[in-house]
Amino acid sequence: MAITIKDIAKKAGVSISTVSLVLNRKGYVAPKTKEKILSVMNRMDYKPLHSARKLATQKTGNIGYIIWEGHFSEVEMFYSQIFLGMEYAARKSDSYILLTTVKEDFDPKNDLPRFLKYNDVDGVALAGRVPHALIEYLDNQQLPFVLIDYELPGKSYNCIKIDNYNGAFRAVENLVLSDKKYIAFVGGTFFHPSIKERYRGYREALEKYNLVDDGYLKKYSYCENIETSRAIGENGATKLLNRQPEIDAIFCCNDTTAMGVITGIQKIGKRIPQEVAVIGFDDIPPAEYNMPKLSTLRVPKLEIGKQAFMLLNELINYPNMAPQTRMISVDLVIRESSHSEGNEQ
Amino acid sequence: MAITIKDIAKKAGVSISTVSLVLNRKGYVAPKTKEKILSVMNRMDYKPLHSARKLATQKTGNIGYIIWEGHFSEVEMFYSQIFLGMEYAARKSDSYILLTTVKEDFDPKNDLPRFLKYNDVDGVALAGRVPHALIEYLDNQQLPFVLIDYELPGKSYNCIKIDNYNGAFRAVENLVLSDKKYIAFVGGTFFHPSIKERYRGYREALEKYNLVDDGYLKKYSYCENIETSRAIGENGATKLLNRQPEIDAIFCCNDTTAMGVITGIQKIGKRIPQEVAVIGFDDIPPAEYNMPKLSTLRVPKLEIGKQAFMLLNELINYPNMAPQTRMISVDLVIRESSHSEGNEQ
DNA sequence: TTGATTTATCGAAACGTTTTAATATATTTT
DNA sequence: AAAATATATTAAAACGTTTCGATAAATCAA
Repeated sequence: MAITIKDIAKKAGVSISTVSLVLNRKGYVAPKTKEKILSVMNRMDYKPLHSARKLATQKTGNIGYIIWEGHFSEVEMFYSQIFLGMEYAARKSDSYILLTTVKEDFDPKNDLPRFLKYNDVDGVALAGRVPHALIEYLDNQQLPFVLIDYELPGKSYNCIKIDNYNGAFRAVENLVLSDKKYIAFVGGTFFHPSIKERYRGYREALEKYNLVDDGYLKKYSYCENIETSRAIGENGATKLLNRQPEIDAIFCCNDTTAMGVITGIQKIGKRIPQEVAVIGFDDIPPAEYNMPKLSTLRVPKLEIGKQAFMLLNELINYPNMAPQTRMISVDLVIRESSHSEGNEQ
Repeated sequence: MAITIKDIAKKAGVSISTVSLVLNRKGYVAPKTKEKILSVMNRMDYKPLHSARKLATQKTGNIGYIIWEGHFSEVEMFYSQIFLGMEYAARKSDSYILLTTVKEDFDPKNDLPRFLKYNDVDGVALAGRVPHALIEYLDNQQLPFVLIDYELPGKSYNCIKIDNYNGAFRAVENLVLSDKKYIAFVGGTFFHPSIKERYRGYREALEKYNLVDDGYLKKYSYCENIETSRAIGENGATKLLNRQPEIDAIFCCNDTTAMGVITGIQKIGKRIPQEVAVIGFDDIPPAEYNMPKLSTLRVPKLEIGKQAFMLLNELINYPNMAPQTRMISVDLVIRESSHSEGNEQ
């Protein structure tokens, strides 16, 4: 049987309570005693038993992380990275992240993640597009939760948002200032609010420089409502460039799409970036290894995970906090796909 | 405060023990009593408290899943899928999967995953290439563990293996039977035993049909010891095809590499599969959406996760079981990249 | 000096289960 | 009909912590 708090107490010649106080950095305990206890703990390699602590404190020490099943495995590694950020943050804290997925046709009656069903988490992070019924359920249950990169119009929930608008604006502005005249947009589904925002940033940057005339947006935008963004990119680039050969830059709704776009351009035989410049969004790992290396907006995914975790912890400790939104800003990373002398900035 | 077993006992007019027996499907309980208790539980929406159960049973109800950090986020979604398979299996059981990563330069003294440090798991699954020091540590701790898609020469640990050899053999045999004469291999690092096995399958299939003459393997193999397999693929295809234009098929060590290979071939301007056929390995999700759709060997990743979980559960319940290896077989999936009439088989 | 306050320690209850051993009743075997 | 066995229920101990309230000693204010 493993070492318990009792053993430590006996060995250190103090009561269990005192050991517990030291363990939890609470109350008054004389420096000498404290030191003694710590040294004994160390020597005996004492590991407090999770379940016993949790039983006494009535907390679980777990945080749930829920994403849509498709997001987990199909297309993006985006949400896995966010998970990793949370996990890194959790390592320093006293909790574990329980990752689970939900299906599109989620029904709270039958499909409730097990950790919700059995109250095994103190709070939940929801990333990306997620069933509204689930959000409502959590709201009703009064369980602390944060939305990551998602929002519900008209509702004020705790969220971690990405500054999609400004990122897109900056990218397109950069293209304009590099003397690009016909800047296209290739994007996926507009179900997702983030994509909408990126499109808005694209549009408003063009407006700022008076580039949009009648029909511009129709002519130079390509959107398709499917989930496999690489294919969207390849289709989009092909169709747009065949129809409007004057296009000299393409801003893409995300990196996966951008990588498809690049393939499309290459197949047509135009040079990147000299003839057509490409900028993506997200900075997923392959972006850097793509050929040419992809210019993009770096979304600090690990940081987002960390912020989500920290916000959640606050919510757990101060349940009456007013809902807050944290905006995470993004950096324009210039690589080979948009500028000949691809120097990072 | 939530409903406890006490409340159920009182309401049902029985003792706590009886309720517990029903909860755990143990001992003798009269059908009537049982039914009564179950109905009360149901009516009151009783949820047994994890920490209390775990304290009493001295188990954690958690299973750790450890992968190398690079594998998690950089290149492959392979290991995430396996995780998902474990998570699905865990849903039906009474445990949670705790996912964490370790770094290449792992040192058991400092970098021990928190759930190992604090004994918060009953068992561990290790996927892919993983620090040997970690494996040794687990072995010493007598903590049940399973290796997934990895092995240590000379050691007999519990593992879930993929039938890499036969898969590769079958793929290459299929190419031979489709009248391909010059079948190349493009692969990544040989650090990983699975890649070695795939190469062996490639070689032996060629030998079976007496295709290998002097220098064949040197001439037609391309391996590079880096981790970004897409780039390996593109480089490999380019170099091989320029040097040996007679190549009419390429078997790749995995799908990511294969997708790079396809890009490389396309840039050279050869037609797939008419001039060069391509087969990958793994069947990662993008394989199906690639253009052309990628022929590959389907590795049942969810199934692997499930098997790992189940084996682990057995090990936990019967600690003295002899180590066993479970071989998971793979299916050849023919899509567009290898045969003109891409019909699945 | 006395009384109030701060510092330090501890005993004991509480957290919600499982499990062991005891007891009681019903059924089967002799 | 007695003995043995199977069925059904329970009280109480145990699991390893945290925390409340009590107590004691040390320090401070008057």
